[in-house]
Amino acid sequence: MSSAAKVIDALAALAQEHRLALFRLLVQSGEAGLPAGVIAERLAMPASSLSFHLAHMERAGLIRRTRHGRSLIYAADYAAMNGLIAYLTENCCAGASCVQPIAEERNAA
Amino acid sequence: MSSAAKVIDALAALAQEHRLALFRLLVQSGEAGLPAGVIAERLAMPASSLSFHLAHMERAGLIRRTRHGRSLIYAADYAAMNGLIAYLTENCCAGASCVQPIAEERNAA
DNA sequence: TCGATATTTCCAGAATTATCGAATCATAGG
DNA sequence: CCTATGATTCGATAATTCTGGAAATATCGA
Repeated sequence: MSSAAKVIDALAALAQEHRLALFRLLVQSGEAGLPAGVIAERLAMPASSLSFHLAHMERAGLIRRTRHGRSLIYAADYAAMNGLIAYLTENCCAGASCVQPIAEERNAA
Repeated sequence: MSSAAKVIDALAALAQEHRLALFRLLVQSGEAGLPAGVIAERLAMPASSLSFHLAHMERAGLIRRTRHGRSLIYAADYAAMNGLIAYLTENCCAGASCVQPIAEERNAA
């Protein structure tokens, strides 16, 4: 994930209303993921539009797909998101002022 | 930062080659920030193009500007980036698989 | 007040991205 | 082999974003 180009792809993939909602939905769905049809229903979106966004996110490396019979199952790639957050933490923060609050978050949880 | 719309604005602001470089430059420059002219020179970019990107990032809340004589000084808003990372950590990760590595990062540092 | 400097705003054109119906592809089951 | 189902790809259009020169704005110093 370290290269800036990949980071930009990931950021761009998430920087869209439908795709951010899509990713959050997949995160909630866990490793098992969800078939495209169910996602389309949950997000109330035409199949072809959803397919466009799914392809976009897969290209960016944020989600993975597997086939299960006629269904294509999509699942969040947690490692990719982890890498993105690591990049932002390491390259776009100023030490204490940015890393600390996350540490507090962990203690609070 | 919590609202999804604001998060999308911040992600979109960072999801662009020149703006990501710009933000990283400002992060490195610390609280003191940098005048627009210096940024334009460092990023080798026409003044009007840079101005477009600076405005974009300021609208997204990621940078702040202050005037100093004829110069407009831009500086990274660390709290905003912190909020963005917090949102991603809380909403786009699956507990252990995403939060843990960041914890390791802290221990290693 | 005048001229120089720092930067933005305006504008038009180029490039990219999003939308979604219709056509197509892949698989399952009879 | 045929049909139904789940999903993608195609294609055309609409909308948004990026680019950079020229003009306008703000400030400083003499």
